[in-house]
Amino acid sequence: MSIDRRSGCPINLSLEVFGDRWSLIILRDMIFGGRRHFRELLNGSLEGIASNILADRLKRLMELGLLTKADDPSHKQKAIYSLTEMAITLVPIMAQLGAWGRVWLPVTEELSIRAELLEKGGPPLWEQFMDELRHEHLGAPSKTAPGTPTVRQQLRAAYEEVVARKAEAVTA
Amino acid sequence: MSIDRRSGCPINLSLEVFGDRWSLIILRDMIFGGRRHFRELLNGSLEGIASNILADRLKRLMELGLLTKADDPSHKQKAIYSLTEMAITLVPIMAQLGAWGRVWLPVTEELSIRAELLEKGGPPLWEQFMDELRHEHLGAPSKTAPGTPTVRQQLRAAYEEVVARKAEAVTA
DNA sequence: GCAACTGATTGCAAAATGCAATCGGATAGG
DNA sequence: CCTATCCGATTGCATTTTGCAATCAGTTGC
Repeated sequence: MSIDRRSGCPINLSLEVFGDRWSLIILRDMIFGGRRHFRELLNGSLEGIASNILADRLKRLMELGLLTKADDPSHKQKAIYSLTEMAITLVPIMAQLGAWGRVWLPVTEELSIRAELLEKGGPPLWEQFMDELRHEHLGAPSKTAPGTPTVRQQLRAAYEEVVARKAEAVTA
Repeated sequence: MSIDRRSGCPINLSLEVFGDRWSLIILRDMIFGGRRHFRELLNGSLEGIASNILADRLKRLMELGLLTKADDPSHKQKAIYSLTEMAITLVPIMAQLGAWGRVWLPVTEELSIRAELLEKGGPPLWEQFMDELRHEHLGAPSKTAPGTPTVRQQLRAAYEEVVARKAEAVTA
């Protein structure tokens, strides 16, 4: 279940980590959607991942060092998945991927607004977002001044604004 | 052979384009290795792609608009594959992917020196590289001042320097 | 006690992958 | 010419991966 190491090329090795159709989707939902539980990932996924694939990928991502698993104190069967630093530093890749897809592929407006915001914010915004993720997932001290909205809140607000505007356009 | 469109999310759509183990490898060899012919891609690949997979992916990448094919005037059977603007704008993604892999994965020094150079050069270097690719593949006018080494030459020189140094370390 | 929910696992069919052999046409050397 | 080599693929076939549906045993709330 570890990587093949077809070559020592960094692009190849990166591809061996998430060169499949689901690994990055799961990480996307954890990073941007804030999902931490198996069911959240299973039911919340727009793309409809199957439970066995999800289980397999979570296991694989743990073995590769991108995720850790811990018991949820509120429920003896619940597991909480956390991003590691290795996964948190994927934010710039996600941002570039989103920016590229937004230009060249048939994205929907409400789903691409977040990519747009992340692109406009550039590396400083990515850094802030990564700090928030470190706080959330690794227990690191938060560097952002209290009172300022989190990046995820900003992304969510932008998304909901588009959805509301589109709904209004329909009913108007 | 087109993409599924499981959702309109830009990250998902990008993943449907090159969320497999070979598409990005082929594009990497074309972008960084300057390969344009079937055989070059087949034999030059470090990872050892099979000919049927290569043929399949080239066809797919053409259908998706990332590559074009033209006859080679020097040989009636040879085909020259060219990158489109869509593929050329993958350079920042490749750079980020390489930078991430270099940090977190067991890369070899000689193969990661290019990623390091590309990371250090940042967006300005990426832009210069994309301009060179546009010149090479799309016939666009070259913007770089004559006499300055091309980015690919710089990458190649850095690679060969590492190889030479390592060879010396062995024989010394 | 029982229905709903937790993170998974199993069986199975379909699709993708990887390998080896091969194709018909084009070219280069003698 | 003739033959060896190279050209971009294609085919057949065994293996692996994928995706779906059903199911699991333990936990919780009522």
